[in-house]
Amino acid sequence: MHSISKRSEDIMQKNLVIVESPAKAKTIEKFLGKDYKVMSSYGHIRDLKTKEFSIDIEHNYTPQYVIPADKKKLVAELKTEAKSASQVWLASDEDREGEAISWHLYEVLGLKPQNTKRIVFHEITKNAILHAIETPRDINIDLVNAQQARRVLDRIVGFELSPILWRKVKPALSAGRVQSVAVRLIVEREREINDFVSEAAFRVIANFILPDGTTILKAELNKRLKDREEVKAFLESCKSTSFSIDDITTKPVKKSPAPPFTTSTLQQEAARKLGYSVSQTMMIAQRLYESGLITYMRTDSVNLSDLALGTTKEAIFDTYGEKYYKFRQYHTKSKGAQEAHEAIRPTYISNEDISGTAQEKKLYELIRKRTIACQMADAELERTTISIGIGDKKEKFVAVGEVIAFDGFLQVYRESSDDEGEKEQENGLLPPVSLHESLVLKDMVATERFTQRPPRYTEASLVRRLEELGIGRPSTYAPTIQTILNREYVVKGDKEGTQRSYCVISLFDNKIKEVDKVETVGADRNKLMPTDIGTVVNDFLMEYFPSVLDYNFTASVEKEFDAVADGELDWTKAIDKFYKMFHPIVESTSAVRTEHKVGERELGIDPKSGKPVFVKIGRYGPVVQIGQARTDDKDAPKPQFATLMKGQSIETITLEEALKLFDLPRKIGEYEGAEVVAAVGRFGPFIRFKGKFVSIPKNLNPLTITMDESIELIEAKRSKDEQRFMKKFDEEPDLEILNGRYGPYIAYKGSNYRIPKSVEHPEELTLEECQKIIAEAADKPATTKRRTAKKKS
DNA sequence: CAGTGAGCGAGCTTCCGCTTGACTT
Repeated sequence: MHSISKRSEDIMQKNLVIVESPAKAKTIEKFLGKDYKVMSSYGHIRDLKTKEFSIDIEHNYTPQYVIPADKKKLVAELKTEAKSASQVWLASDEDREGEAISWHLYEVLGLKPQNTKRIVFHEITKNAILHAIETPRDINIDLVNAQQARRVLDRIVGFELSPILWRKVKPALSAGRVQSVAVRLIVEREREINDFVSEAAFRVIANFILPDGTTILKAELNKRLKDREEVKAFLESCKSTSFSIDDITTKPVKKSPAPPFTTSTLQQEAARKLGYSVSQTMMIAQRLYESGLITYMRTDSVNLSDLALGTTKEAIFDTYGEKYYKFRQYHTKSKGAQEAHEAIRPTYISNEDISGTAQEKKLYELIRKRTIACQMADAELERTTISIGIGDKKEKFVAVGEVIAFDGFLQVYRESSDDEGEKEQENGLLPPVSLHESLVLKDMVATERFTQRPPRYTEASLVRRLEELGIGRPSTYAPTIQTILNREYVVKGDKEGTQRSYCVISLFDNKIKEVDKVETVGADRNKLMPTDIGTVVNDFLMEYFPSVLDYNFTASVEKEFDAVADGELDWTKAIDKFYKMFHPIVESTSAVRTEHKVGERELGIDPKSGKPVFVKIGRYGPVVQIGQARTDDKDAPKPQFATLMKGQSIETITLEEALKLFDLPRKIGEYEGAEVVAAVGRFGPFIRFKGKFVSIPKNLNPLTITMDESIELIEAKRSKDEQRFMKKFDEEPDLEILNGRYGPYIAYKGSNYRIPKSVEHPEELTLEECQKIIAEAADKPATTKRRTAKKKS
């Protein structure tokens, strides 16, 4: 009996379904039952070679596809399963990438038209999948070709531009349709900030006493005053004038909830509300997805499935009542109709609490609240504006108050905004007043305020901008940021503010007082700022390849690809048109023999040697150079170099600052009979003493550090090093127990071994116990050695 | 890991979008 059912299973299992993601495969397999085996392709299974151009320009841009090494095993497995299946269902996503994945599978697995079907579904429910199986179609080669065009164009741009940068700027740099625009945004924003001139004006706020003698009404003048004279004249005139309520208006205001999350809005809100980086958010979301708690996290769709709409409605009815519910359908704005997925939402909205890390819980809660709120009623507010007349002057004081009449979705979720700086005034409830009532002035304060410079980008606000421009995809936002950071085009960091004085003029007790105060402005935390390399590369690309750096470049090639996808245009023709424009510029740019390097700037003449001083991007970053290298005189001395320090820029450094750098390495003095020298190296400023290196912290400068400060650093490093050694064995000098960044470990012959958590007192381990740990670790592949070796190569 | 760098030389670096591991000195 058992063997019969087993055999019937083998025979019945004749359907192979291939999807993109393994988590999806698991879910679908449950719906389809035993007749279907569901496997995952893990994204693309074939691509252009990674190290070669792989496009045959001469033969109509034929791409040369290969199966990457890490996909060989998977492809072999898929092939075996496909062979034994009588029907193969290609169920990758319904967008161009998904269609291309199906096509590659078809080609690579050697599938036959008669037993291959292409299906798509928009939500992972049993009904949707069964419906998909009933309505299969063929692979849409037009969509595939649109993807190939996109792939080939990106390869051409990336692999033709990058080598130019290696020659003209610095090795191992890169350029591309997406990353280069991301850098451009950041470089241009920094220039706007540098060029920004703030304008000052006085904001006047008054406190009035109502006729009851106690209640205070705070109001702001409806106009800003331009200078001290005007303020003083105004305050003076207020000494002997009357104030009365001129007008009271109340009007209803409605607020609507934000649409459900897409990748980019989730990244923005998680950054604002939870402080997560873009990649952190994606990693946490990935875990939630794999645990079956949320829908797919890489999406640009705001669509919700009928099932989700229904269960969300139920949840709102149950928890908040019917009047808090409002049916809303959101539509994805971006054309391209690549709605392969849903918005990001909980798989089961009734699931309020989840198990997981604190981070996972917080992100889940955020997603759940946003999903619920998006199906809730508008909030209804009442905005009251009280206008206060000043004698017979034209100006008025205005007080604005807001009262929530019905909270609606606000009960659950309120979207944050990026606006920093002056906090939005909390418009609370205003005291009751009546028209024409006269008021007594308590005090009046005019504060000098300045217009704000544009804000630097955060990771999340950069993603938002890229999405607005239609550049990049949900799956690439986080990696793109990583790339421009890795290339050192931009850094994520803090900027100290500058001190600015401002003036406060007040009227109190019929006396006018003027006070000057100081505030810190322009300080920034965790913002994206361009480096010299980023700026130089951007300026170079903007000069020679403005079309590729154009904010509309992606949008305009995307239009061509749309025509390909609609079957109206041959994809190779679209590429040919681009290539014939682009490649000649590549050729001519490569041929240009620039006398000096890109971005080089002459600062002046070195008074000591009489030689010219330059700043430029060297092989390892920004440097100052004294003297020309290329001279006819073979015996001429070589130029001298010095690395720029952190915070210095080749755009702004002065001749004096540049020459100062040649004071390094600098002998500070002697300590314990040995020289103490300060210098700057690959890893920043350091002190050298007795052959050892001690890093100089940020608050000190190698040019100015004193002997006392140096000794302090040396001693601090000494005691830290001593703590590092926990135990040594006389009989085995190669073996040491050390205390490292990640806790205690055993160092033995160049390799490190983790001490099991079960060991409570590592310093009490015996030599035998240590050797046992090493022997056990040796059974597993030695990771440490391999890692360091890899890094070096 | 640490004062690199103007050039005979060998070979390397690089794109964007799909998707998860296997790493955790």
